[in-house]
Amino acid sequence: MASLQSLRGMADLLPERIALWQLVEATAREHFRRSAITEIRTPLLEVTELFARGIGEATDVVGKEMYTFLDRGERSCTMRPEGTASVVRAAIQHGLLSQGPQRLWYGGPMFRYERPQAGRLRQFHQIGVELLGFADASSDVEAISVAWDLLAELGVGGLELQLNSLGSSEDRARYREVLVAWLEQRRDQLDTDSQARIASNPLRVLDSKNPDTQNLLAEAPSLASALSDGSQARFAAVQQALTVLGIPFALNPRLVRGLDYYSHTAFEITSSQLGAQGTVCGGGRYDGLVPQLGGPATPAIGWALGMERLVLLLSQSESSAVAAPVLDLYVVSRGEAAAAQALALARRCRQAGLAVERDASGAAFAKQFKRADRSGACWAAVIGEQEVVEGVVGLKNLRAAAEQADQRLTPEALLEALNKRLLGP
RNA sequence: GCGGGCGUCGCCAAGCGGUUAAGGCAGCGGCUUGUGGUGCCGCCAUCCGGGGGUUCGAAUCCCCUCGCUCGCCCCA
Repeated sequence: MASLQSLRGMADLLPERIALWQLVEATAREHFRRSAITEIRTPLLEVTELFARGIGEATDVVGKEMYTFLDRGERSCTMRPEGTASVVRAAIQHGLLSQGPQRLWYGGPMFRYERPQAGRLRQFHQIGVELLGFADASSDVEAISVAWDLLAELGVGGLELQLNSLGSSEDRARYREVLVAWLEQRRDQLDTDSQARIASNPLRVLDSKNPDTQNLLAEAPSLASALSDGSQARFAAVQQALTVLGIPFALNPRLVRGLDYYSHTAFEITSSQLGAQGTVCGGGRYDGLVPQLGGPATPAIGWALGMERLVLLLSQSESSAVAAPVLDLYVVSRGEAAAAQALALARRCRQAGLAVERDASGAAFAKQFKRADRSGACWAAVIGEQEVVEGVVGLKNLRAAAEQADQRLTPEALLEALNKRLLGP
């Protein structure tokens, strides 16, 4: 096979699918504007250590899924596998955190070397929000609300908000000891993955998919029972506020983030219509991350949603019919002199704000009109040899229900006529 | 990293050991020497993801490989 192909898991986004993406992006942008959340853009490439420290060596993402390489200066670089670490790094690096709380959003491609699957690619796209410097339970709810409402605004149905609390870092440390001790006593009854996690990431054992392990775990001490009074009160406040806002949720004790800097609220928004990868949006509180990356103690909460999965859901629902781009004018011409005038006319109309396509084929008029019709344009401008001689342009309504006499106008008059009809009130 | 399914024209899709590799859509040209949406005519894979093998003979059988896809793991 001589032809070149894109890399595995790296998808092209073709013109016919772009409208939906742009709709999502535009909706998100406007939604964030109204929510007083501003955009931040960070590099796709970072030093590897950022993710090793920011996500955790024990995670699959860092351990076996990163695109990491040495650059020409022998530095270990990594294509970002997620957005949070970079945003926090940028906030620390530029002193944003000393200027007060930050309400930030980002979007763009992320890279993870995984086996592609439904709703999963190696280069995939996320939109995420990070609220840095917000400690109160109400900010957890605001973050969730921004995500939930964005999805609702986009018309995604059938979503479920799953919620859990991981407690404070002290709660977690205490629980971790209890859990590890309990697991150690039953080590031989666990699946091999879970055995390995006792040391590396014990909380993740709770999330094991192995049915036998899950049966065993039914007896295990629960994280909820290990929460301090303060943590429980905080979790109750989150639930209360969600209820007040009318955002439905389901408690999911198995929703776990294994790393130490996660705390309190963890949530996911899932859909059953996505196949195996059901999570559209995931997030939680990460009060420990900023200090972990060398910044000042800063409470924070954030989330990320997967664009591919979102678009998948959107294209499944019929309500999301996206209008094709509208062309105002299609310019048809025949002959060299006419082509030159067509070019000038197209430019002039574009400068005036019209969307104009010019047929450059020089083919028979019949062909050009066929294309004009298929282009979806409302009007066709015709320039042939006679028009060149007379200094006029033919104007034809392509969408007229009844037959309508074609007009012959000067370019100025044509522009005026179109302006009146297309851009007028 | 591990399993299952699949790979014939840009898209859809016949074919199931011997065909000049159907057909539809899209595209291109024409019918109409300057006027569209319908119709009609013509063109559009010496080749069946790639490589090797079996056979007188393969797109059709076997092996390897690449890719796509679904699932596991993990995650958005």
